Amino acid sequence: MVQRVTLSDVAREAGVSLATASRAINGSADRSVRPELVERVTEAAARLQYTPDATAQAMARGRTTTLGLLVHDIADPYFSAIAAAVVRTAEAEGLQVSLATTQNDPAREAQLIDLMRRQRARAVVIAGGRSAGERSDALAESLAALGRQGVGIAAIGQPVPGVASVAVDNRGGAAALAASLLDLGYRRFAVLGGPTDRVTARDRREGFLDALGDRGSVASSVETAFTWEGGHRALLRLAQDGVLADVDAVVATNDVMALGALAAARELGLGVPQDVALAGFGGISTLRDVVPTLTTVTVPMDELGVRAVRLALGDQGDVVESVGCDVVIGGSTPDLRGA
Amino acid sequence: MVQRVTLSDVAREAGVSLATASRAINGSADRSVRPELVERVTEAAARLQYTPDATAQAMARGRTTTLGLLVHDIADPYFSAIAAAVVRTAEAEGLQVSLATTQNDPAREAQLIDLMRRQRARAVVIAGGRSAGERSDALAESLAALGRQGVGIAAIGQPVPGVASVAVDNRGGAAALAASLLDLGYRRFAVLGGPTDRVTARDRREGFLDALGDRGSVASSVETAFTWEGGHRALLRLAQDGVLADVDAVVATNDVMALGALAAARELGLGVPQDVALAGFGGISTLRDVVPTLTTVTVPMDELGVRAVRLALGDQGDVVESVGCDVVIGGSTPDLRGA
DNA sequence: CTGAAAGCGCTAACAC
DNA sequence: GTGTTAGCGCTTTCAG
Repeated sequence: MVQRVTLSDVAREAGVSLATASRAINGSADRSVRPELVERVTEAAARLQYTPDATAQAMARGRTTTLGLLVHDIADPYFSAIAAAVVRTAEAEGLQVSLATTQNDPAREAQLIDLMRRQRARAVVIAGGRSAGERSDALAESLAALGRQGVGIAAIGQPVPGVASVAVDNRGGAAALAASLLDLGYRRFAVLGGPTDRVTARDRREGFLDALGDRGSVASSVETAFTWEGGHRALLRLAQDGVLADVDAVVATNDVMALGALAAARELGLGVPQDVALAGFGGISTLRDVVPTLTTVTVPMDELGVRAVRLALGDQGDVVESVGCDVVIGGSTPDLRGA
Repeated sequence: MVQRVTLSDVAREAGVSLATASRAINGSADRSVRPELVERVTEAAARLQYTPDATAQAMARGRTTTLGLLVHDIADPYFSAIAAAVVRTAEAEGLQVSLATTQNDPAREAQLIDLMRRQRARAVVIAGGRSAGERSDALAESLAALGRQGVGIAAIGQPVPGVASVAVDNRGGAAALAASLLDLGYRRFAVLGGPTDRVTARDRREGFLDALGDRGSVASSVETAFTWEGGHRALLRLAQDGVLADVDAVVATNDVMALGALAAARELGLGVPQDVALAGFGGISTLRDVVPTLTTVTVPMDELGVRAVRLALGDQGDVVESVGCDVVIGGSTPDLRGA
């Protein structure tokens, strides 16, 4: 039933040696094969429905054509957008993508890195932020072991020490958002800051606050879960504390939090933007269908994926590329100056 | 620099034979090893930071621990939800997921199946609908070759001939939707039917129409692209043709089309549901943030993924499991009977 | 319970 | 240009 056809079968069928068959089929670099023989081998292969065994090739060549991709959660639109870019780019390089999800668990992350090492992945791309004070010794060690093996590694989102990274300019984006909102006439803000220990959230929060300077003020900056529910709860709390009445705009450190806040505002009978303006961060594509359109800072997910693959496949070194973000003003933060 | 540690190194370090080291580390089924030696080997492995080479194991054992997953587009929320379930389930079975995207190209699909065969994948899950009249000879042949090799295969969405499948009951769901809308008092419908040759779209359209019977009528059933733009354009056209005024509700054969239609209605200054009611199909999670909440038929993406993996890993046979869909009534189709 | 040795399917020196 | 052959790192009979 499981009658595998091997290269020797093809060689025999074509009446050539194993080596010739191998060269004919994959076109080895140095040695070349007479066209006539190539044809004979190709035909024999087709006749027998031969498929090269990638595991055997990997073994003989000492390297695979697998690129490992680690994300927190592939169902998250941020990661799935990145994954799409990674898959596309990897395929263009003739690589297969081995996908694993870390569930935002640092221990698991290290474990999966080890798994990639076992698989002899050609390169590995790690997406997704980590916590600031996180004990990442295990991760660092796994990464080091991986790198020592000659595996290309790239991190997406926030730089990982010692690893080529393509970082999102969260600070810059947040600063640009602050500037835009100030320009539109907003002065008093509430910030849904996300988890305090999360680098991405922190950068966005601080970037916003710093850029505000003395041109604006922050009535409240609350710690929240980095989720829809986090944003939802936070807004309810702000309303309950009476802070909301005193605020021009609520700024969330990511889009899904902003959407949660939007839902909460609606539940409270508050209009967005009439009663409170709202901005997010991330630029996930599904925002398209939300009304009012959400003011946000777009992160170029596609570019992150593409560049990470290139980085992982290139000369390693401790590069940190940075990609910029763009402010997109939507209906959720109308121009106050006209009023 | 790339000094790989092999099992022989470990064996030497532990002072045992290669065979014993192998048995000690992976705990081979039949033969067992004296605990003391196991410990010595384990320690040696740890000391040398030994990692088994998965490609070599695959080669020696004749099988990999890879599960191939084929989707049209991993950035699509439908597929990313399925992928999340597949990855989770596969990991629980100790399998790695090799992800590839077909870009909705049948030729590419066959090609990727061949690739999975080369990779000696243990099992393959194919998600995503195909066209009805599609020349799928290449696909069928590739699948057959794969199956002959003993690789478990499962298809998600619509059954593939000769392949274990977990199908979505699109007809039933559409019929249930029709019944619900009729109950709510809707009578005249416009259907955004999707591409006529696409099985999924066709089943939903026909299921809806059949269930309507003589209790309702269809003013218009238009062919559209299965995308946001498709829904958008279709609604504009309906409005232009004056059909919309004559219709109680617009029913789209998938959610993103419904969202496109929603956007188009807004552009035309039409209120949903005041001026026209709207329903979709699919139940993608990002609908949560759309106002009004969209009436839709939810497809259990997670269950699809989980069951497909089980199917692919189980006894093959020509099984077709079917998963049901649930109608969820939202604000986009209010109860007309009160009015 | 342990070891020696024969492969798994392919590539890459190395000869001819 | 083509063929021979020695591995790649591991598992697994088969002897002991």
